[in-house]
Amino acid sequence: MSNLVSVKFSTLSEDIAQQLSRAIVQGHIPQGSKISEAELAKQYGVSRGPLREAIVKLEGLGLVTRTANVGARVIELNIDDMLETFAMREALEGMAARLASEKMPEEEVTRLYHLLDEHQAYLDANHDEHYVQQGGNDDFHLRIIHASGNTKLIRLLTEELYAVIRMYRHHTADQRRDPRQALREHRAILDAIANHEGDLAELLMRRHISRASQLLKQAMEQCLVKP
Amino acid sequence: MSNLVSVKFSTLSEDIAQQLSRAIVQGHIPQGSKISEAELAKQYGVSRGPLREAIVKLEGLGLVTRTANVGARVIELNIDDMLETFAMREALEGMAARLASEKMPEEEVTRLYHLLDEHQAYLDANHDEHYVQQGGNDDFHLRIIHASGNTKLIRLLTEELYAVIRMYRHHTADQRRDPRQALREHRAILDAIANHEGDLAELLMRRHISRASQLLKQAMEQCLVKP
DNA sequence: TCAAGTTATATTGTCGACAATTTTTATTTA
DNA sequence: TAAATAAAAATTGTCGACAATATAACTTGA
Repeated sequence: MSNLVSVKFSTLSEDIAQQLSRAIVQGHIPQGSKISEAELAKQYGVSRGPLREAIVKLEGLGLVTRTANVGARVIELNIDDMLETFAMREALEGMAARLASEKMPEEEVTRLYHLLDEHQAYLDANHDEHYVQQGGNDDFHLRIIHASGNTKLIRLLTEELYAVIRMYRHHTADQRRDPRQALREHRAILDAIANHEGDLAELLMRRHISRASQLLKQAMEQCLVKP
Repeated sequence: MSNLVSVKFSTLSEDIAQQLSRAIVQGHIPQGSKISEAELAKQYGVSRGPLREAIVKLEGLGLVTRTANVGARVIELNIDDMLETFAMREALEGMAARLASEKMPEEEVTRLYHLLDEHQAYLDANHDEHYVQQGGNDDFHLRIIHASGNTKLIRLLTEELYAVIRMYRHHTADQRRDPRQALREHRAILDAIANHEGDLAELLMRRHISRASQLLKQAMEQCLVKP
């Protein structure tokens, strides 16, 4: 069962880490399941060395937990951890919005308004259907994060936090959110950024994420009825 | 040249990672220097396997940068990166202070007031000398971070960010800060937490860190005159 | 003398095998 | 039968050796 296209990285370890990350985020490797080094090594056709390096990286990304002499397990999603992650996201993306208000160039602001217009058109055409996961809702947030210009902040949010955030989304299918409400909030945030109102942009972004967190919490409470 | 006490962890890799981390933060391994796997392996008396794992972990902590087929280098401290790190710290510790306002138990508030009293007494007795690095100024911040109750936030701040923050302090000896001013700010923050004023606690903590950032920036500008 | 190309050296990446530890299975005993 | 103990199997941790790549040293030609 070869896993999708194996985009050749310069080193096996990076390649494996990338593939494993996707497999976990998309649920191909289920939550809480054990990561067997021997098994995965055979499956990916590599030795245990690079595989172990990949696992150590995944541990750094917070996708697996490792205990000495026992091995690695995929993290288990639960509401409390999700709320913790979103609290961090609220703080960090709020800061990103503030910084973006100072640094985002005019052209990018214009492009983002266009992006929101496209979202609007999509909703009008598809009877308020959610946009497709990838590149839709996320895109707006990622663009603002990048506009912050803070490379460490960008790395942490896009490479670490968003991995587990996407994982939550994948595992609670529909987050039952009103897309038009989200779009309105996006527009308000962008307005604040366009006007260089850092305080307001941060406030609005934090509220926006806080609301998303509450909605995701409700969705999880309904979805994950404990067996 | 064996490096301090080698506290035996359950696995060599963890042990080495810990020792390397300390060596880098304390400057025993200088900034920008290359990490030679063979050399370090011989020095610590282990094989290259566990050492590589340790290096991968350090990369995750942001203490070294790795490039494929070339190796790892200790990060180089500069003002821009420091400002980026402190911007993240501002956002995250601000959130920690807010959460602490809701969750910190009464007894811990009392203990923290005692801690500040001790700091005050220390300053009175030692003619405004800075407290010793370890456990002094940091302690207050760490206690608030822990009081947030957000385990992910705690891990990120204490294990990742504070590693490089301590590195900055180590490499710019004296940060030329008025300790009494810092103490006053600490007290104001604690007051807000004691009164469960989350908004205020966050605001004060962010200002406090922002000021520290500015001062450290000035110190670095004087210290690091480019050759 | 300098530049480009070539060889040699050193360093990292990968592999398979062995040691140490944990988990499972089997056995014994109350 | 159940708990405790002991043996066996499986899994992780560690090691040394080889392959692939990058860096250094050297040669050659203009």
